[in-house]
Amino acid sequence: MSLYSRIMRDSDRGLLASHGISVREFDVLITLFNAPDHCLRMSEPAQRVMLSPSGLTRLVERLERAHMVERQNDTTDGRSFRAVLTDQGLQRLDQARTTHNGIIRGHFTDRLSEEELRELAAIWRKVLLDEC
Amino acid sequence: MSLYSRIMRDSDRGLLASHGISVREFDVLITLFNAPDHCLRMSEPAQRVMLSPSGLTRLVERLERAHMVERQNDTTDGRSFRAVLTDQGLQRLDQARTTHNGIIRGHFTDRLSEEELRELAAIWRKVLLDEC
DNA sequence: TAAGATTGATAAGTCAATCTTA
DNA sequence: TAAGATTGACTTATCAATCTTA
Repeated sequence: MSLYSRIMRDSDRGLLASHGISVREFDVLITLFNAPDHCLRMSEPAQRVMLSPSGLTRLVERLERAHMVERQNDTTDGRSFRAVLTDQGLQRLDQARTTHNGIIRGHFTDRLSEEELRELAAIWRKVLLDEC
Repeated sequence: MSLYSRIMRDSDRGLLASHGISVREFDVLITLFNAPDHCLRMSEPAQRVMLSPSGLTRLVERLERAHMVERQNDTTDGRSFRAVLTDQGLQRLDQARTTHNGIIRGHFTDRLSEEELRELAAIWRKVLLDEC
């Protein structure tokens, strides 16, 4: 708990200081980036990011005000919306990724051997995939 | 980030549902439990728990209202207070630990081999200790 | 009626400013 | 003056209730 709290806090502070993006906003942007067409239904990233539906609504509102995301109607379901990463959002994300990669490198990559990194990756994958 | 978020969310919900304690409150209680005499200066657990000074003040206020912690004057420094785990706090913590252990077991212990658990422990220890 | 998403009320955290003692 | 701790203003999350469409 200490280790992960520290990494999340450092990521949050680093991203806020350099790019004005919280680590949760970063996580949603990354999730959009990895989605087909950089686009997801509102309810989908909530699962991955561990945010309640209302929490996601408000986070996307902020990203929309900051012109990083747009909300579009879902043509196949009138109840639903899609969040789409804008060009500006993509640029901000690219910059933020550099900062975030540096922080992760400082905590893990620089401190562990290649062997340990492989072990850690395998363990994370196993725990994560088992649960999905 | 996904894995960590999920474990913290599950711990938080599990502890709140069964014991009315958030995972951060649990973390502070554990920190007090591990301290000599179950007692720490206000500023000390903030470091470990990744909480701002004001955040810790408010969290300890809640624990005090719930009779799990008491605030005592520090005899050696008039500016400072000590948070002490009460008997009731110790009991609640003991119960909560059972719940928390179950959650951690569900995520890690049950899913990984003994070999993997040893590797993970070694990696965590290495990353944590390097940073202190 | 149920599902996707949002809104209002509330909880809990942060930063900046403040109070008290060293 | 600095350090330990707290308070006020604000941000961001949650839950429960609500609105709209399936």
